[in-house]
Amino acid sequence: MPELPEVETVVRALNRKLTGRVVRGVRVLGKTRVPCGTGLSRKLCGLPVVAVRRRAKYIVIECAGGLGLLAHLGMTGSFRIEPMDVPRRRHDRIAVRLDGGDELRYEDARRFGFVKAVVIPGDGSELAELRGLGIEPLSRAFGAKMLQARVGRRKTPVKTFIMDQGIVVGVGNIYASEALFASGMDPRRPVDSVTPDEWGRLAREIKKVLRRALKNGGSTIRDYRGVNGAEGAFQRKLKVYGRAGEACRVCGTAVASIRQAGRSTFYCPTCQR
DNA sequence: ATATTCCCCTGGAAGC
DNA sequence: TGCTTCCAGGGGAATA
Repeated sequence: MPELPEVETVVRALNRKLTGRVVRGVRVLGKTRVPCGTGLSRKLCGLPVVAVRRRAKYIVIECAGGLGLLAHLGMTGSFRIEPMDVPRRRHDRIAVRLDGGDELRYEDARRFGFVKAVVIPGDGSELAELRGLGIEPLSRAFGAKMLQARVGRRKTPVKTFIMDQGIVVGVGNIYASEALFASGMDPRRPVDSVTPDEWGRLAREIKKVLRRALKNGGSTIRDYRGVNGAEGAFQRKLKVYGRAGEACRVCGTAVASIRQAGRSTFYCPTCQR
């Protein structure tokens, strides 16, 4: 899916465009993996959006009164805000009518994502749906110490480990490969062989690549779109992801592609050890 | 407990 | 051209 930089880009745009707007109705247009919850979504009528925020790769649209919408973009999800008279698209799944005649439209061809009405706990605690998620990689607390502490008895390859949303959130297939390349670390390395120094470098490079991608509006490889169709620009700066067989930008060795836990991993066999 | 595989679904690209 | 096969950035459940 869209990973942290892409989701954060969407969240910032939604926060800018939706805060203060009043929800006039939620319409379910097509089936989604997670049901929208029509009973609860009806209660959103008349409530203004207070803020839009991100946790991991989830989007929380908070309305007044402790209600809101929880969304995940899955692989192909995207949002548009359009006047009602602009025709909807084939794969629009949810439409949120807004004051002023606009509609927030959630489009998702592959239906791996969802938009769901939720109750937001008043005591500041996490949504039930978001419990068990790992640490935010751009937070101060993310670093070598906590990564190493989470290794336990695991021997899993380091690439799989940093994509585990229970350990650290927001790192998906693209940025896992990119961060490992920047760290000079072989993605197949078992986590119990990684030294404290190496964890430190990896944590720094994860932060760095996510920040740079965010600054560039994320990566549009295939399906990702920002709000109202904007494309990211970071795909042009990727060092290894999607470059199998092409020359490493540092040493010229052909970029290798392997499969780990059912997903493709890209790395430079010379630069990464 | 840990690690991999499968599966949800659709569309686009590549292969024949 | 047209049909088939493969592949895709997520995540959760099922399986060894």
